[in-house]
Amino acid sequence: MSAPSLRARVRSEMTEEILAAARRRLAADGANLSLRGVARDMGIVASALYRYFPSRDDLLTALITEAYEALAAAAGEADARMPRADARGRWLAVAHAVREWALAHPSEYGLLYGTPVPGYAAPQGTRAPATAVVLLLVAIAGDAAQEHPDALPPSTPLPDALRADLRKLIDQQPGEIPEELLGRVFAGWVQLFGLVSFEVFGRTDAAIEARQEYFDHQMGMMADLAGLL
Amino acid sequence: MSAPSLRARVRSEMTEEILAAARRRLAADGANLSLRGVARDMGIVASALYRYFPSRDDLLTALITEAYEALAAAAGEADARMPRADARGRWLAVAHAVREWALAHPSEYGLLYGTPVPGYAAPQGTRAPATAVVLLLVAIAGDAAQEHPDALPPSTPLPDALRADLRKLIDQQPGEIPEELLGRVFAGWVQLFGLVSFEVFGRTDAAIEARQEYFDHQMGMMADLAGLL
DNA sequence: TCCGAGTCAAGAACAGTGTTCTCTGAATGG
DNA sequence: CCATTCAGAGAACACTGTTCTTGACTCGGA
Repeated sequence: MSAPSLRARVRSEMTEEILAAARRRLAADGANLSLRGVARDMGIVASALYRYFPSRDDLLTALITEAYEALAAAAGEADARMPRADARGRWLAVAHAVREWALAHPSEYGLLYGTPVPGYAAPQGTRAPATAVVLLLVAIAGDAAQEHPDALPPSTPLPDALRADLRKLIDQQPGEIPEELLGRVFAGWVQLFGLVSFEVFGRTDAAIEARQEYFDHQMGMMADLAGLL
Repeated sequence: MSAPSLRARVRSEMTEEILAAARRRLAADGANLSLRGVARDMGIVASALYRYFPSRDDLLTALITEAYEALAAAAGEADARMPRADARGRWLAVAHAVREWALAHPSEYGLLYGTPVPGYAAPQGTRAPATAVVLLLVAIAGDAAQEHPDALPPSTPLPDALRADLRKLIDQQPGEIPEELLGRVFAGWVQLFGLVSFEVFGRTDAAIEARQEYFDHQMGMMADLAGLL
């Protein structure tokens, strides 16, 4: 493998700089970042960007991929910081990490979980990191169930199709989890992103101000539901 | 009160036509509808629209208000179709109505519950219909609690601030509801819009295909949680 | 009946956008 | 050393929201 030529190196550096500028502009202007804007920020003419990204959508795709990875990393690190046996603590830590990352990067979060941008279809590459958080929640619940198998709450049976689909999803990851828990973990996942979306997108009523206190209470409730002690 | 002049009548008709065209274009093109596009659709020049709406944002506001009202109406009618004593049936009917309206009007739903449009702040007028659905859920749970006061599930106490805020919200509406239920109904509300958002925005993993079956199961679970029999 | 006032649509214009194409200058590699 | 490659500049095109001017039309009152 030959050493990367100077041209190749400066090219990858430039790509990195463009992404950084785009991220800054995304934070400032929201989802409608303009190519010309980021070009202006770097003292470059807009058409020059096309040497690095074939279109605005491809730039967005790169940002989305980065954002998925950053979110997954934040969740994973929060989980790793807790003792493995403390399932409830891990669950809440992951929830906190997701919430805090979303509040710190609202535009990126909007790209990931908000209205899809019109002409844009998520390419295959973004799919894997998108499932990281739910897989993490499943793993935590699985660990808890293994530790306290008697704490399993009674559960209405899952519809067959849902069970099959959830199995298909979690089979991407090693680890055992009782099927009775799947629907409950799924509910916790939905609750997590539902709460965060309401908060980030400002769609709760004015009377219900978004506060971490509520978030903790609701996620704790879902932890109970999922049988985490 | 004088009869509306011909000019006033044709003006309101024109306003209605513009909104209709904008709705069609919204359904076709997603959230980035263009004034010039709707103008083109009606054989009109773009600047003429400014006689009726002072800016694109005001047109969007009108669409958003309409959409909130349509969603609230769909939910309310679904509730009214069920016998008042069948709390669980009403709960599921409302959830179904919200889901089906959202799937039938994905762009409008995105306007209401997706990424907020960048420069846009929801005016006061849109706030009231936005709370209609959660008030409906609260009312249903309140009716159930009144009918079967013994069915109240045990509940961890709400944080004070959350309880105060939820009280403030539901005090806009008559009816009694035990405070232990508030957090659970809130969770059901979050679950409802979280599920619908995942489904409409296509953010569930490819392995978990969105199906009504899942939706029913999850919302039934939340109904159990909220003590609806 | 007529006429000033008010209203409407059209059209041009401006600033901004994504994208494509052409051109120049510089780095690259044989 | 020289031909090839490639990064950036600049012009151009089609599109957007918005503003302003201009001419035609309708309305209410004298």
